[in-house]
Amino acid sequence: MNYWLFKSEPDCYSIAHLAAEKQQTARWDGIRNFQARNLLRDQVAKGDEVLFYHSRCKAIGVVGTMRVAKAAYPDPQQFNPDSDYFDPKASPDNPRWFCVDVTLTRTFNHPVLLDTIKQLPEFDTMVLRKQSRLSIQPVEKSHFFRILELADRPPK
DNA sequence: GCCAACGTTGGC
DNA sequence: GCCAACGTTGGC
Repeated sequence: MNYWLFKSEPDCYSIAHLAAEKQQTARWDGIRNFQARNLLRDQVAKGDEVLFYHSRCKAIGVVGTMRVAKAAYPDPQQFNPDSDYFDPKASPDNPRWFCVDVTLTRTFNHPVLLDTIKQLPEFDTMVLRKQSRLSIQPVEKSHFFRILELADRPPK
């Protein structure tokens, strides 16, 4: 069982969008970065736990949790010429991009803000702190549970 | 909306 | 295979 952090711009797709989906389950697609793609395709497994992170917005931070409902399969949008995520170099025989399905497991009452994560030394080694642009990133188990703790008992 | 940091592309 | 030019991301 592995732990991850998935990023999304809430203007594009927020945790509220996921909450509104049937069965609170949706396809996490549109990943077009090779490093993120490789993690998604090769390491993200069904049952893994995921932090939902809002980037490029007012309250940047972790806003809830999800569980991987289905492991990687080719992202259908790469084959759709009308999609923003269309990739002319991809074909069904030779897909370039992958997606997974996720189910919402929790929406935090108190999001754990990037601000907080930056202040606490135990998070110094988080990928988020070093390689903030990676949109699919591994999270240490201890960090995952520390985030949950902070969501329940926010620092005054 | 700006801009620094990072990623990708393509000519050589 | 290098690297300049270009494109994208994301915190501010």
